[in-house]
Amino acid sequence: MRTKQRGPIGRPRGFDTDEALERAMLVFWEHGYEGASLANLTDAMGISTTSMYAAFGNKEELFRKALERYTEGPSAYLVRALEEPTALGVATAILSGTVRTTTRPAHPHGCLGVQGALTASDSGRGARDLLVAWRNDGCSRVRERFQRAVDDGDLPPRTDPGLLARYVTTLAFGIAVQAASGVSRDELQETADAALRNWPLS
Amino acid sequence: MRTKQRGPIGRPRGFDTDEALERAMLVFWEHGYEGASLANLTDAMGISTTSMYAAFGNKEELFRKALERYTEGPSAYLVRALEEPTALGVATAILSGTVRTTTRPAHPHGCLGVQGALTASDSGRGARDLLVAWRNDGCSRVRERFQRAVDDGDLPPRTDPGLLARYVTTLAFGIAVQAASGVSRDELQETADAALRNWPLS
DNA sequence: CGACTTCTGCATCGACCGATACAGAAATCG
DNA sequence: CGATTTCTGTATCGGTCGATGCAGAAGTCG
Repeated sequence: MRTKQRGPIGRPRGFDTDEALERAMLVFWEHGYEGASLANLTDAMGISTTSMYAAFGNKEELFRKALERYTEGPSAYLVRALEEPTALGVATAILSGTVRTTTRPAHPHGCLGVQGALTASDSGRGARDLLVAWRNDGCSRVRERFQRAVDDGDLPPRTDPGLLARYVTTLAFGIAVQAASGVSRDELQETADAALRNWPLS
Repeated sequence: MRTKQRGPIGRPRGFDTDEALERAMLVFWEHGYEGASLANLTDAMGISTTSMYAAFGNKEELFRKALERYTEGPSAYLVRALEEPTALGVATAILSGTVRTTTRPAHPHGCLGVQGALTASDSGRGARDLLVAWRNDGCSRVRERFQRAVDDGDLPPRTDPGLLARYVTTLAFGIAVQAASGVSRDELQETADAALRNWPLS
């Protein structure tokens, strides 16, 4: 058993990978995949293009890792919301989490998963498809959670979990667009509250 | 009074401006403002860059005119919806119009006003701000229509027209994002139907 | 130490970006 | 007709795009 901590051979990295990725995520969040140039990104990350390519591969890989970080950071409210005891609690937590994350002061407004690459040129198709999968995966998780609520008797037996999940995620994506348009946090939270007032959709 | 039709002096245009603009709109719709290159656009329009600049000014002006055409074409369901006799009819028509327009076969999926430029680099800020204003203007028109419904007694006197308008447009924008993610027309229409089942929001 | 491995800074690559200069073609004018 | 005006095709502009080559710096090895 080696007790002595040995670093890897060779010159060590002169920057913190996590912090650089965080900065890159913020740039992608604000400007989108194609709107964020390598110069923008490396400037914010505080490193050169060479170091970026050595550490992250290329722009698309950097985006992929930035999206993972976004999922586990600003968008972590989703997994927490899915653990709420009731379906209504889940829906409420998803929408309020969306509102808070998409309107946080000193952060870009909107959602990286929505505005990161809703459309793209040919060269950005990879990023666009990645976000399509990200959004659809989120909807699927919510649907599975609601299915469980139906099975557990938390939701009426005739409830369509897919429809409910589509409703909640549609609201969440719409809230993200509104936030990107500058709509205030309070107004969006009121909208989210009103949207769940007749849960589970009569 | 001149009865004889006289064309303008100089060589006449060798292409149809309206048709070229229609083609440009479709390219912007599919790829977004920054994702659509001049080469993409002029190829689809069937003209050279010189002719495009002579006829439309520059890329941003072309986008502005393409958005106007989109508003009066694919997005014309909004003004028609606002003329429905009841507030519920307005909301229903807006959402079903959004579903149909954002999932039309042989057209780009999604909404140009949403995915045209949700984010942008510095050079695309003009287009992004234009779309922000376009979306907020749409929401304002719906709010004014709902305010009229309150004044006319069509909606209960305590109804908040702004909240209702925000709810409907949030759903519409969310539907546009879902459509861009490949969600089917039928599923989105079911979502829209369910969203209005407890109108006007209890 | 010197050998080896890895990271960094600088310069630069070919491709594409939006936008133009210029000359000639195609129309209307007197 | 010739003069004038406008549009079109080609060729190209400087700038930026994402991505690399290369030499040297900065570490760990024996």
